[in-house]
Amino acid sequence: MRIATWNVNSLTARLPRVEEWLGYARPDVLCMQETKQADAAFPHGAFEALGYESAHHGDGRWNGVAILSRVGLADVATGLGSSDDDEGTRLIAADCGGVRVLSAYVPNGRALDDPHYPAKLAWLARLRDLLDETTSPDRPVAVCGDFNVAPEDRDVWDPGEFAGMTHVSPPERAALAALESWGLVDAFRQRYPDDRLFSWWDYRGGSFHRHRGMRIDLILVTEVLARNTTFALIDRQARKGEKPSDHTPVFIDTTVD
DNA sequence: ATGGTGGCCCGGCCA
Repeated sequence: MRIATWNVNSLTARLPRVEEWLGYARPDVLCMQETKQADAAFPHGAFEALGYESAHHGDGRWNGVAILSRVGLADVATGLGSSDDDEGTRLIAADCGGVRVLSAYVPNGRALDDPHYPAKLAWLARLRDLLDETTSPDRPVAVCGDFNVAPEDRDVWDPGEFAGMTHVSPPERAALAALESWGLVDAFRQRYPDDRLFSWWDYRGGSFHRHRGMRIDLILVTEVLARNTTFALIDRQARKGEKPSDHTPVFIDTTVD
């Protein structure tokens, strides 16, 4: 089972690239973030034509998350399940081929002294609570998405340039580690302990070609999936060419016992 | 230190 995640930075702008990628990568499940669409605008038909069921949670201009699946799509749930954090359309979950799949778009945080920064930490803490309330680390669970946190210094091109900035601060990394301590493994990092590969590059300043990126798009899986993971890839190809997203897809191949 | 680019939608906001 191939499970993928991709922050598409507007599905309206990116649909041709997403269709192209589905055509050659053929994931069984694709989690998308930042569709920037309302539910009524989501192109279910375009994905159905490629063999995918789809579920979307978005309210228009900002954020928006989706799950595509060609191995079943059931028990869809949206939001964090708490009144203060449901706004923002940043989470959707579904059962796909025996796996509880979550597509998450973690708040950016903006800056360490911005009110959005503690909100980001709270969002991550709330996500862990949601896992506790809705599933178990003994089951096949894949939490996929744009976490807006680089887990370690090797996940950024130059840690020195990030001093005092978001995505690398100790509280953010601690919040991510607390989420993982629920019973999740960073599937790409487990398979490639030493690789310094990135999933996002700023559009500005030729960052992609200068290898100035970060690995912030993650697939976090429970042990029953981690032990069966046979392959993991960050597909840099999708960051090239015409009208790319600033993120590129990440996927793993695993099986459900 | 600033601004660089791209998406929203058409003046800033957000990343």
